Amino acid sequence: MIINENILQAMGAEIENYNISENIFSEGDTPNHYYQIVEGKVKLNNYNEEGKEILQNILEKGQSIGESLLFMDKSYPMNAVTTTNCKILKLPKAQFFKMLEKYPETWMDINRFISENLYFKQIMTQNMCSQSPAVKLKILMDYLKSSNRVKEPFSYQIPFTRQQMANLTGLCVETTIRTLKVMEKKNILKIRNRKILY
DNA sequence: TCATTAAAGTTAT
DNA sequence: ATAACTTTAATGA
Repeated sequence: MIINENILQAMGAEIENYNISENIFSEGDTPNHYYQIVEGKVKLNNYNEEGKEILQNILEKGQSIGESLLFMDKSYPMNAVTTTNCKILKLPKAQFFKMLEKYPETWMDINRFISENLYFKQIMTQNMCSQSPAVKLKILMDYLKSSNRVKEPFSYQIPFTRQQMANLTGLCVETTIRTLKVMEKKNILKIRNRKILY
């Protein structure tokens, strides 16, 4: 987890329950809280002019949501939507900054997580500029696997649906499916009852 | 080559 | 049962 939950609660954070598909915040909202997921998953997204979903990231238990905006005077550039039922710790912005002063280790925690996200963004930006679907999917999978301790080939199960992988890489689902099958033939990955092993 | 559209099969709720 | 996801195929840029 990013920040110790006891510290958050000591600073006045409250647990809020969300149902699946609820908006935690929307594009254009003003950031007023620090959010940390206790239970469940949350996606960050946008919609392009055709209404196609652009997935920015998928966050899970222990991770924070939109924390970098608290350090800026800007509104949220994306939506945060639950993809499961969630319990989320919510700490008012002013309390968040008091916490950073009072508990220096939380500064490092936040820095680590923001850096991690920046790294992911850099990988994905490089990805956008790559033309080949196979390369795009490989770069995404390499990143996902790199944050996992298991390193053996075909031992890591991609935790995303094909739809989600498509929306993260800007490909359409059909291309994603076709490309994954070609990659399986080339022995880059394995598919076991629809699960992708990399 | 890949996106789009359509249609149908499969899985999860 | 219904919605979400997966797959295949045809067509067009």
